[in-house]
Amino acid sequence: MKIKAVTERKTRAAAAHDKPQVTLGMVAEAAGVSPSTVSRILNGTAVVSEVKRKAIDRAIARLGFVPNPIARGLAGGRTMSVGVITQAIDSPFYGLALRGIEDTFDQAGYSALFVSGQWDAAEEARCIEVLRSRRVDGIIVLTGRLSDQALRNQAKALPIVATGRRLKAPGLFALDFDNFEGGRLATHHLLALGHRRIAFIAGDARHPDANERQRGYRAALEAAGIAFDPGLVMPGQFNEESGLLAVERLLDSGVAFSAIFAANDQMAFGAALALHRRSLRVPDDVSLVGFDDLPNAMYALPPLSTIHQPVHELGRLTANAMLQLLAGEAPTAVMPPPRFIPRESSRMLKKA
Amino acid sequence: MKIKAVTERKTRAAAAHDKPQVTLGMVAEAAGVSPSTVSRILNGTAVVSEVKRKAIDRAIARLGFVPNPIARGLAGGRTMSVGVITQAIDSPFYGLALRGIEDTFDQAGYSALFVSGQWDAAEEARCIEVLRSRRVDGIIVLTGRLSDQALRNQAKALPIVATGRRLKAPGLFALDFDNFEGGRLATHHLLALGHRRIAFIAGDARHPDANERQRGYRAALEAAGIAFDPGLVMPGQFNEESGLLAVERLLDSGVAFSAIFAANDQMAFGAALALHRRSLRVPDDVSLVGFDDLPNAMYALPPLSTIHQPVHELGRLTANAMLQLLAGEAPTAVMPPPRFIPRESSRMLKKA
DNA sequence: CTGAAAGCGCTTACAG
DNA sequence: CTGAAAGCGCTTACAG
Repeated sequence: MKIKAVTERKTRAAAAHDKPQVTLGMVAEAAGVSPSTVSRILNGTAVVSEVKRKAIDRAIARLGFVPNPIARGLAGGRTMSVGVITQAIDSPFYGLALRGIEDTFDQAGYSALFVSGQWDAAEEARCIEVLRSRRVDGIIVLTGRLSDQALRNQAKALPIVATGRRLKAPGLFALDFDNFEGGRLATHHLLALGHRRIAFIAGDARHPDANERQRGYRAALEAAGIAFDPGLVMPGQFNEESGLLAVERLLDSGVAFSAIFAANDQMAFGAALALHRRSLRVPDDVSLVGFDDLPNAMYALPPLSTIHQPVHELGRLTANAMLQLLAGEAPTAVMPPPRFIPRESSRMLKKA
Repeated sequence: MKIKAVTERKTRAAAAHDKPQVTLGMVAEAAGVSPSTVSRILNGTAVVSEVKRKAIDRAIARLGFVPNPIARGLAGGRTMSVGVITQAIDSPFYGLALRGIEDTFDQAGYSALFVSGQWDAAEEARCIEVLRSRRVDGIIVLTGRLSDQALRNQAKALPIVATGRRLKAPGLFALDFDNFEGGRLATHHLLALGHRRIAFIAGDARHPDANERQRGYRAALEAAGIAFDPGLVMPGQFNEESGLLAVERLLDSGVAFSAIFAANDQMAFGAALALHRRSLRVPDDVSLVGFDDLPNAMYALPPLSTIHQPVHELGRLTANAMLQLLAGEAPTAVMPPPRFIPRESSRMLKKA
């Protein structure tokens, strides 16, 4: 009787739509069972007799019922959505990761809520507030500036998956790329080509990745028995402009170098332009190596030798880890190791 | 009494969080008014006496109350979220638009739900289903392959803002960039530099923008009294690879040309690489012009002359138009006209 | 295995 | 101007 009443009037929300809203109650009525039972088979919460299950499945198919995530969220506390804090939604680097996350969640019936933290701890904290007010079931934090402690705290409240840090805590899973090894590999490649004077354009010093890559650079040098020369290191901010500026300063300083290792591709692109402006050719006059392997690195002029980061896979791995956390399982994913991709921007040092 | 009961126990959702959930009911109790009244001042639905309003404001501040958008969505039909169908969340072109949308909504207390339509009508239709099942208040469609009719239909159900088409219907607002004029401008620029044999790398033929740009190319040629030569036109798919292939085919075909206009920057980058491989220099041997002005166009080698599209502004405009639609107002935004950005990839034709 | 009932946190006619 | 009540579409103890 009550159900009947619901059936016969359009809900306010439905009034604005073309097809009237099909509710769980309508499915229950059509299948001749109680709403509780429908809910239970939907959620796999309980075993239900074969007969009822079939009747319900049929009713769902016939009515084209789709559970309302909003109601589900209110009643059950699960919204089937997870927040993703990306530092910049237009990031050329993280783009593919977002794609991997979206794909993975999509298949699992989850939705991703992307927000931009702007590389600012306060802004990221605000993002978390927004996401939590939207009752996301978990949060993925792609690097950023939040302290490990802040993440640990959040993890007490809801599952967190983070990238770009090494961290372990209850309800928290972190995935980290071996930036040290990447930096070492890139430098080693240049060394193997005979280069001895290798300039390094560093990334943002507040960024752990940047420091790791620099450590890798120094380790490779050391392993080759080459003294570290601070004059060959220029600070950068991970963007094109800073790469360009770094090379200009390098050139103006008069230090000799035959190769440049930029801590990311964007800075390498800027570096390439600066060299071009000074009529230095890559790789004839200067070898250039980047880091990240952005989608357009292979279309740079010349195509950029770089360290490949499996960003798309990173996205899938983080999303899957979140799904595991949500299911009460312990994620075990590990990032694939860095790979060096030789292209045309680096070549054997010419004998003087 | 009833409220008291609610106050004294943690909700299930809150149980999982650190801070217990502050509800509207608690605010009402603290302020000594009914929940209805709190709701009303929150929504500006009714005029409330100064005394009560103050008491409520104080209670909200003191308790740190934040309305639950989920409950709001269920009860009121408004979720304060709008869906954004971007064809690829990692698109280098739309990235900045997403940013503009996010910023605008953020300030207005709305959240954007980004989903990728993958340039596939069926997939886009699925996106709309997902978004509507999440009860978004409106949907922004960044170009895509959905038919105008499909959008018109959706607009009967909820506000739609679309880009990349010229379209008018109740509940629907469309914003379109003047691609024809852009194509004309780019070609005109090359013509003004003395080029007569201008190759054109077309975009995906199913993409309206692509056709408009090509129309602009032909119109400029015609205005200059130059016969259209089909042998100078190569098909492309708006990605780097297709630009590279197009130039190879052009070169292999043996047609003479001194300049190339690529229908977007990504194809221009591919074209530049193809020319490089054939030892043709830009702009010395061939002038090259793109379209879009991607963030990295200015860091291409050489920096790419192109048509600027104000993508970030496009994002803000669409978001604002949606906000207006939601408020029952009629949006009036118009896209800024195309601007040509001369950089170093194009130059005066050298006399033979 | 399955229902009836209460509840999630809000909003909104309905009555003053 | 303001409350009490019903309702949004689900879920989940609580009882069989």
